[in-house]
Amino acid sequence: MDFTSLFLPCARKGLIKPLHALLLVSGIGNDFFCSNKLVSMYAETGDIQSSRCVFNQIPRKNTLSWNFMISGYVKNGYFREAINCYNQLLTNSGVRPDFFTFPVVLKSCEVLQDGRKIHCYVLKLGFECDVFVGSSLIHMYCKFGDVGDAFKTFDEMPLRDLGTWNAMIAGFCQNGKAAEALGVFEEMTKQGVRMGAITVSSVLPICAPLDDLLLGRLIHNYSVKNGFECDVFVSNALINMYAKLGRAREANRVFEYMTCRDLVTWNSMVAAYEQNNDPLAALKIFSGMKENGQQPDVLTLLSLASIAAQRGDTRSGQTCHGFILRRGWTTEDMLAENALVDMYAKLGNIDYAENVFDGMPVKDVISWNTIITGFAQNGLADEAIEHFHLMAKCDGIMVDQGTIVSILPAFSHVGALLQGMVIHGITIRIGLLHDVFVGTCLIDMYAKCGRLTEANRLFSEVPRKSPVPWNAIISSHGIHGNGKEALELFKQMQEEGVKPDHITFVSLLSACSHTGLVDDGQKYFRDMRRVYSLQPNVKHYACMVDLLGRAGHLDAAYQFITSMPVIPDASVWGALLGACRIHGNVQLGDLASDKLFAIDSENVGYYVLLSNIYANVGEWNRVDRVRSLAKDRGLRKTPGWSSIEVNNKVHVFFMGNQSHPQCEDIYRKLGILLAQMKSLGYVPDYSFVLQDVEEEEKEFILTSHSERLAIAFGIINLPLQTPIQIFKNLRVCGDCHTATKFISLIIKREIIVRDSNRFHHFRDGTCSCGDYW
DNA sequence: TTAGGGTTAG
Repeated sequence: MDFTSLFLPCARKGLIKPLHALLLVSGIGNDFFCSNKLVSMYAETGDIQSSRCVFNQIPRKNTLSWNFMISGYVKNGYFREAINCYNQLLTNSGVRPDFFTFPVVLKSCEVLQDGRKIHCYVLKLGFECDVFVGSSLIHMYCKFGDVGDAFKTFDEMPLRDLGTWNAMIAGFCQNGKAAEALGVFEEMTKQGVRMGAITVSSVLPICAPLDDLLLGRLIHNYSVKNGFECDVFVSNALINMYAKLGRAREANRVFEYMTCRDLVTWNSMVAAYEQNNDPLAALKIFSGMKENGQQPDVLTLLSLASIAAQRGDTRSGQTCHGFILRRGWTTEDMLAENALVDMYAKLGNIDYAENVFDGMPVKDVISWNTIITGFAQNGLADEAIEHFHLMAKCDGIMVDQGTIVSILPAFSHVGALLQGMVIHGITIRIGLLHDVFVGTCLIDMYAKCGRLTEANRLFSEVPRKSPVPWNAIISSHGIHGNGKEALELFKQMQEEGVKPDHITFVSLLSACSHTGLVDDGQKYFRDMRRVYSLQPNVKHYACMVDLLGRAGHLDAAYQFITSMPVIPDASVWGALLGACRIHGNVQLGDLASDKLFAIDSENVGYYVLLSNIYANVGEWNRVDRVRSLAKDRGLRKTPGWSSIEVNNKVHVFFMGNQSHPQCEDIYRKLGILLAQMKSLGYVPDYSFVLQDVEEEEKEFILTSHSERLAIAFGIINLPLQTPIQIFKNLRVCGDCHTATKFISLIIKREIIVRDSNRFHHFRDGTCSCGDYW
C-alpha cells in the first residue's frame, strides 16, 4: 500500500500518531522517506517532542532530515534549538547543509553574531548567489538593524527575484530609512519588476515618514487594479498609511470595504481614530471589534489607554490598567507598562505613573523617556531632571532622541543653561544635531535660557522644511520682545514655502501681544482663516484677548470674548483677568474671575490676580475675602522665587529670604543700591505691595523681593563683565522692573530677567520691553 | 517530500 498520500489528510485531522503506529506495524515506519516525513509532520502539528524523537531514531540522517528538524524547531519558535541542531549538522553529521538549510536557519538567529557566522559558512560553500539564501541574509541583517551589510549583500546578488526586492525595501523601512527604501523601490520599478501584494505592503509604510500621500494613493490605486485589496496585509497597510498621514476618513473607507478583517485590521482602525484625535470614533470601532468576537491584544489596550488619556477619563484608564494586569501583559514586556506610565502622566496622575514606573522590574529607554516627559509636562522639572540623572547611571540604557526631547524642556523650564549645553554636546556626539525635533528643543532651550543669538545660530543649521523649527524661533523672538523679528521670520517662512500651522499662529500672535503690535496681530488673526484656511481654536482666541487686553483695550477684549464662536475656556478669561491686573480694572476683573472660578476653582493663580487687583486700589476687605475664599478651598499661594546660576550651581531665593549664607552681604548691597537709586530719582511704587502695612515696611518688602535678592547675589558673586541672568517663576513685579532699570545703570552691567511670561533685557537704565509687557 | 520576503507602538 502507498502511504505517501495519507500524510497530508492525517496531518490535517491530527491523526499523525495513529498513522505513525500504522506505519510501524506495517514495517515501514523506519523507512527513510517515512521518517523524514514524520519529523516534518509532527513539527507541523506542533508536536515537537515526537518530531525530535523520530529524528533521533533515524540512523543515517541525510540533509533533508536535518532541514526538516531545523525547520520544525523554527516553526514552533524554538530558535535556540534550531541553531544547536544546525551546529550539530555542521560538526558531526557527516552531511553538509544545502540551499534549503540556510533560509530556515537564518530565521532562527537571535543575535547578529550567529547570523554573521552563518554568512561566513554560506560564502565558504559559495551559496551566496542563491536568491533564497541571499534574500534571507538581507532579512537577517535588517532584523538586527545592520542595513549596511544587508544592502551590501543585496547589491552583490547576481540575480534577484521579487522576494529579494521586498526584503530590502521592508528592511530599510523597518529601520526608519524611508528614503533608502524608496530608492530601492524606484530602482525595482525602473528594472521592470512589477509589485506583488507583498511589495505593496512593504512599500506602504514608507509613505507616512516621507509624508508622501500621493505615493500612497498611487499604490492604493495599483492595488485595486491588481486585486490586492482582498489581501488583508495590503488593506491593513493601507489603513495604517492613511491614518499616519492624518486621513482617518480614507482609512475608514478601506476598512469598510474589507470583507475579511483580522486583529491587526481592528487594532489599526482603533489606532487610526485614536491618533487622529477622534477618541469617540475609536471607541465605536472598539465596540464593533467586540461584537465581531475579536479578542483585544496588548496593542488594542495601548490605544485604549491613550484614548482614556485624551478624554481625561481616569476611570477608564484604571479599567485598562486592570485589564492589562489580569491578562498578565505587564510581565511580558515593557510595552504595556510604558503605555500606562504615559497614560497616567497625561491624566495628571503623576503619582500613579511613578508607581507603575517604580514597579517595573526591567526598564528600557522608552520607560525612562516616558517618566521624564511625564514629570516635565506636569510642571515637575526638578523631578524630571532627577530621573534623567538616575537614568544616566543605569547600565545599558543609552540616551536617544526621545530622551533629549524629553529632558530639554525641563532644563528650559528652570533656566539650566549649563546642563542644557551638556545635552547639546551629547547631541553632537550621537549625531542628532540635524534631527528636527532635537534641533527645535535646543532652539527653545537656548532662547528660554537667554541665549537668543545661539538660538538663531542653531535655527540656521537645522532642516527647516517643516513648520516646527519656525514655530520655535518665532516664539523665541516673541518671549524676548522682538515682535518685529518674529513677523519678519513669519514672512521668510512663507518665502521658503513652509506652510504655517496652528502653533505658528499661537507663537506669532503671542509675539505681537508681547510687543504691543495690536494691528499686526489682528491682521494675522483674520488671515488665519482667509489666507491659510486654518480654523482658529480657543488658544488663538486667548492670544487675541491677551493682545487687546495688554494694550489696554479692555472693553474691546471683552467684546471679542462675547462674540467668539467657541466657548471661552480658562485661558481666555485668564488673559482678560491678567489684563485687568495690569490696567487696574476692578469691574471687568470681577466679571472675569467669576467666570474663572466657575470653570476652574482650583487654580490659585486667579485668586492671587484678583486679590492683587483689589490691593492695588486699596480695597483691603475684598482682598481678605478673596484670600479666605482660596484658603477655604484648600489652595495655597504659589510662593514667588527667583534663581540664578553661579558656578554651575542654581541658587534659589524666596521673598524675604534670610537663610542664605551670604544673606548679610546681600541686604547690605541692596541697602547701598537703594540709596544710589533714590539719588537718581527712583521712587518706590507701593501699589505693588499687597499687604496693608506702614510705608517703611512697604519699602522693606519691595527691597526683599526675590528677584532683587537674586540680582544682588549675582552682583556680589559674578565676575564684573558677565551679564546677570535671573529667572523668576511668576511675573516680575512692576516696582522691581523699575528698580532693575536703575540698578543696570548704576552697576553698568546687563541684567536679564526671565519671568513666567517673557524676557527683560536691562541695560543702561532701560528695558528691552520698553515698559510694555 | 524542504526554503526566503509583508500589515499595528512608544
